[in-house]
Amino acid sequence: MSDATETADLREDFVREMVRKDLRDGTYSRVQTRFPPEPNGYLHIGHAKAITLDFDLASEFDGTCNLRFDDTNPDTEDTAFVDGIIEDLTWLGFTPSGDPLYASDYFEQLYAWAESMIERGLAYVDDQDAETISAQRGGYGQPGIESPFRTRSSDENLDLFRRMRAGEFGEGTRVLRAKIDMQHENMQLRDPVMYRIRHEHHHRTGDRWHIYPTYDWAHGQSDAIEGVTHSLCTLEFDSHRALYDWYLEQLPLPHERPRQTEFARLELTHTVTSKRRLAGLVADGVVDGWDDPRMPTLRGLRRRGYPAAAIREFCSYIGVARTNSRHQIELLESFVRTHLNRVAPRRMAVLDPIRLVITNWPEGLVDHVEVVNNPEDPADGTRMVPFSGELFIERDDFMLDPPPKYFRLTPGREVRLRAAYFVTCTHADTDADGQPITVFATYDPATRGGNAPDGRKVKSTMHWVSAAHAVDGRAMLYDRLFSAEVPGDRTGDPLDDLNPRSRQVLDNCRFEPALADCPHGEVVQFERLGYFAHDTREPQLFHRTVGLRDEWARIAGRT
RNA sequence: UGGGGUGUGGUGUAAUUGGCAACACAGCAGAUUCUGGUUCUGUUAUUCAGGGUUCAAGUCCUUGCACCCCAACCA
Repeated sequence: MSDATETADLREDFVREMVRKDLRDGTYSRVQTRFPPEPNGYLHIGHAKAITLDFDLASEFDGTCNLRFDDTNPDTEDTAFVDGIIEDLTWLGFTPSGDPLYASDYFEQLYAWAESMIERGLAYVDDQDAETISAQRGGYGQPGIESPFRTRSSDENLDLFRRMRAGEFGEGTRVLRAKIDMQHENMQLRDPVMYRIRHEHHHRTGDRWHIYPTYDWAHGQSDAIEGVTHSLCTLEFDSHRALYDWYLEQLPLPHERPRQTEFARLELTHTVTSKRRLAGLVADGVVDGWDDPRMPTLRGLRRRGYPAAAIREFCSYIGVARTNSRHQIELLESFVRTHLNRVAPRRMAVLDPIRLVITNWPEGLVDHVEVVNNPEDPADGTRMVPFSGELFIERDDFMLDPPPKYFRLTPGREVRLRAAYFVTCTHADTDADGQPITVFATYDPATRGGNAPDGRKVKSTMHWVSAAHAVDGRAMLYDRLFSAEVPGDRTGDPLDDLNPRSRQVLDNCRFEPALADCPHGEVVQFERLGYFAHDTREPQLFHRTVGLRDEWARIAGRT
């Protein structure tokens, strides 16, 4: 479509370059990727980057991408998360090749391979506890110590391992370890644990198993079983790659050996993207839930009104590299604005109302003015909006004593009420503190529709609603959940950087009548205010997705 | 402390692989506008540091520095 899209398609990141080379030199004859979430939480914006990479890469090379739940740890996993992840992935707009797959479906194969490792003297049962094993692993630059159980016979190992499976031993009493090299400079290769004992209920295999494979023992093999060629993961797994390869080299694989490639995870300013931290925010009641509009989860962003397409465009735009970096949340927001500007219908809503009385308006008259739905999309047509002598306007659209460059309503000044009439402010009633309560103005009947026949101009056009026809409702204005660009940068704890005003609730909003028919979940633009998403449940509750660029706020902020 | 990874405007990402450092966001200035929105135009600002090879270095060599990851029976 546009030049930008074409350049984006031509852009070569290091992953695509690698895949192209693999195909050219015959290392692989096809491309298969996978997205492998652990079902212990919901998907967030960081996952969206990985998802976009995995799925786009596959489709660009006519390959496939499957969804695999990495459910090797029964402690924290749950089917609710499985369903939620599928739902979020679907919403984002990606369809896995085939049904969802589960690492737990490979437990039997993994077990058989483990026995074969034992038989070949490549794995042993260690009776030591976690602390001891950790201490013996040594440190960076420090030698490791071999476990006294490292030299057990295959027969004894096999017997013990089978009894571990049968559930004869308590949690933490024994593990199965790979016998590699306790002096290896890469800590991951100092006899890593392959199996641990857990008498925990697993969300899919129930109580059948008492031992569970670790990530390292399960992941590469799962890739291999499924026929994955390019296994993409984030940078922190870099040092695991040697182990990934080592395990695969020891086993008879049904397909060509997959290869792991790491890329930098997505970090955003003012945002945390760690399932642990997000789960903490939910558990501590800092937010209302995983779908709180302030959450960077896919369901939070959806409820907030972020279009899936904008998230996808953002993810492919930022590309993939190996540099640890933190993108400004403003960039994401600009994608959201650009998208919404094209598609969001415009509506008039007064969030903080003040009464405007037109003193020369004919008693009891109700006019209906025609308003354009979206100036960016003429096909969206127009609508009729009722206008009368008693209106609501935005409180900060009027000032008794305005600063320089204030273009809005003030005594003596004429402004345009959008698509209706020019009005000139005469005066205002104030309370004991001098705060305006009601604003009075006169209108010019000749300006109906919003233009003066004599060609005179006004500096400002304002939105309004007719008091008698307005629909009451609420709006929630969101600001960053964390005020610091890097939450936790100062103290180590992101909670120290929580923004106490991340949500502002406005209970006294007045909406134009058309908003009564707004479908739940739909995003509209409240003219001059921003984009707002109609809540999925509560009628007439609108969440501010993102504000408009606001030059007046910048000007006012400087003084 | 050993190993691995990464350094390009304020931020992030590119640079035909040794050939004029560009794109977006943010900023600033102006124009247009029935949204202080949109759109348009202009503009500010960049190769971590030192040394070397070369007609030519962001790219190659070398020395240093900074940051990130790894010593879970998490993923």
